Amino acid sequence: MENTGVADCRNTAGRPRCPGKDAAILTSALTLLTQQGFTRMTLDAVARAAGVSKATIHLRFKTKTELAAAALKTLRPCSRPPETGDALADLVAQLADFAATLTRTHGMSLIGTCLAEEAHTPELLAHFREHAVQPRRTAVRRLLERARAQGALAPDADPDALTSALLGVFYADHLAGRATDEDWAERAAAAVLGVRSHP
Amino acid sequence: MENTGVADCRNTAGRPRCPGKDAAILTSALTLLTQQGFTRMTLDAVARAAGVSKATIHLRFKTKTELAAAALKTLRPCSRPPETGDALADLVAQLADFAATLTRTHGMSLIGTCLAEEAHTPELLAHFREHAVQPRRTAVRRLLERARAQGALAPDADPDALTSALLGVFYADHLAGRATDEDWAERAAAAVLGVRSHP
Amino acid sequence: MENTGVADCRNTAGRPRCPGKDAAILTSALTLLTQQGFTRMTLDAVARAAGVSKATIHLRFKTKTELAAAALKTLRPCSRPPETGDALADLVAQLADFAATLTRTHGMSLIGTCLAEEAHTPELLAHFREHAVQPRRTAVRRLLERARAQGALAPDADPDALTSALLGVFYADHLAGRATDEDWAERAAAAVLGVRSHP
Amino acid sequence: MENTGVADCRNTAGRPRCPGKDAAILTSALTLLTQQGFTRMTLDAVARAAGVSKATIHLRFKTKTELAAAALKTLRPCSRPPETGDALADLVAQLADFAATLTRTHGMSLIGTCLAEEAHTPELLAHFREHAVQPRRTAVRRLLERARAQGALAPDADPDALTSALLGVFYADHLAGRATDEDWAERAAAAVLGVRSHP
DNA sequence: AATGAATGAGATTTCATTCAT
DNA sequence: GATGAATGAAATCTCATTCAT
Repeated sequence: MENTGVADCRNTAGRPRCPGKDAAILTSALTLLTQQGFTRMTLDAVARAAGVSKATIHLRFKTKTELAAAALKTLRPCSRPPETGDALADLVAQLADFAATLTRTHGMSLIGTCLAEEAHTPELLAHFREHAVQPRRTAVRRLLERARAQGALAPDADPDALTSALLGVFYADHLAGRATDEDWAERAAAAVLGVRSHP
Repeated sequence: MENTGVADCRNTAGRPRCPGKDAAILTSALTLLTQQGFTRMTLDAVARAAGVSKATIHLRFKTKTELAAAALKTLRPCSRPPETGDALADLVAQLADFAATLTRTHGMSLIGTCLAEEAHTPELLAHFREHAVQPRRTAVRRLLERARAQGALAPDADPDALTSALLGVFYADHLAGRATDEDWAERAAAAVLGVRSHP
Repeated sequence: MENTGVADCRNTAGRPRCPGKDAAILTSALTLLTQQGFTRMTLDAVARAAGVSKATIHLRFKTKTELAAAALKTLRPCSRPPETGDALADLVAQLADFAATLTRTHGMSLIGTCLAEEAHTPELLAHFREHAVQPRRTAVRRLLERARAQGALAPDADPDALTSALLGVFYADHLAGRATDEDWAERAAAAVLGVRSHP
Repeated sequence: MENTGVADCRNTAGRPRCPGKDAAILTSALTLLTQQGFTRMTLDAVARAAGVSKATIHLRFKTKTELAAAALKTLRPCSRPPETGDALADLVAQLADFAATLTRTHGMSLIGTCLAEEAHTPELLAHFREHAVQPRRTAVRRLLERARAQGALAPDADPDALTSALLGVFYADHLAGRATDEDWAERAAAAVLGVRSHP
């Protein structure tokens, strides 16, 4: 039987860690980091939300910064919507998932925190990039490449640049106060990929 | 014209306010707001940078929030690069100015602050929208409309959506850690407006 | 009219410092430093004893260490008992004053603090040396030199070494749990200066 | 012989204590007590230095104070330098050993801790007195008595007072920042016992 | 108006001690 | 017995705001 991860690495000595406390702390931290930002997130609040004492947090994370960074590492890569074979349709589904996730999790707020703290705490943006931004970009880019292979995009289209354009529509719309609901994904795809997708 | 802000609500009676101080305070506040974020920006630091006492700041702005909001109102609408008549070329110039401004002023950091504080202090994002985002969008949209009139864009192109796409490339690139220097504007325009701009 | 010190250095601007607060803080700090030692002395306790808020202390002293050092600087050089012309008698009086001062002010406790903190906070011992040890030594040495000039001590007696011996008796006696009251000074002088003082 | 301490109060039933740990804990505690003082010495640091867990310490010593007291009890009485028959020469050797020991073990720092904690934890000074001060005084006094018997000291010399004077020179010199190296012992003896020792 | 003083309400971090294997 | 986990109670320092000239 193979070692399947964290749950197995139990030392025999000492009082065992109260199970679930790790998760409770990280979840609470991520929630508060999102809702309040890094500086407003207090360890008191995290402890209260997680149902542990502050010292228990410090047992796991030497500093508040470490805690925040660890919380960001728990961001799961984007769910992969089922693929239909029609790359453009799949792309729109992926964009819709992107928008729904950002909306549901108040992602723009978390992005704001990472950007605002970049000067003081660059780890935040770094982890967010690695665990949230890059996986999403990879998924989008793969679909763009597939679409190009299917002839739905010009052969010289730059998948990375188009990825920025597609995802960027959301950021720009949010910043401008424009609606990002329902058929946002379709509108974004239409605008960026143009009439070529609806011949 | 209506009274639009705290700085105007002065009594005409009594000793007049030292005139240069308003500007010094707002400039210092905007700088620190950008560099440190809202929560890290301390009134002590603003006072020091402006060469005034903390109490002098409170004389003009009842709270720290009011100060930050007022500082954001001083954001000047984007400079308008000279226009050549070639709408697409002017558009690229406008985008280049956009990127240069954001880079020079650490605008992404300020954007982060406004997004991160949205829950607690929605005024920040509101003012940023009004004074920075909308003017820029208007300039870009006007050029897109002109390009469409010149036949350089499809007649059914949606200027607002394309504006989001063009500006959004910058946000997405920054967030992904992609380069946004030199010929960023040209690459963004090429990606979003496609081969249509280089027939 | 001449400037006579601290009390005159009032800036015209700003709220004037609450008089007596400086002294209250330093007095409380010195007392607590003596009674509790440096690490046990809390700023809360100092604030309470001085009747000010903690922040008021921090306004004057950036750190706890600075406060403790400043408190030690307020140690007044030893009182100079009146001199009779009989150098040996004056010396005994000086030693009696030394013992009385140490006893009354719990000086051994304060000495302990300075010694115990030497590794972490050498300023404490440095200030204690300058403001308490050296003045006392100077007074004792001067009397020893006078006694030597009067022929009451051998011409080759080393005043500095004898100063250490005389004052050291107190330290050693305290450390050994021996009595240091009433006629301690006479006994110490007799032991160190020997029969030579009572021919 | 009577039971003299905590470390002995073990149950004979149950798993026997790991034997080397007592010594490791006490040694580490004494070192840290000396280097950091009582309040700065943390049980975490003692546990780390001793290679045991904090709980293991509490198993032997109910409180931090008990641990510190027990550590002081392990102080060994002074080494007895070989005696030559010349009591004054032996005395100088004894003083040299005293100075060397205090210097090597940072004894003044430990003395400071005991003095500083006297109000809160009088056990510390009590144990230090019993295990370090008194043995040394006894050794010195014995040599002084021998010297007196040999005619090298005045018949009415008070050995206890002279002991305080001799050892006190070290305390006073250290407190004054005077050198206590190399020939300190000879200088101290010369100052206190006078030219009589070098006829 | 302008300023320096003063403060109450935290925020992060530390630590001796107790608990559960 | 030994250990790592858990915690309550501080302690230092910070900061937006108010006060007294």
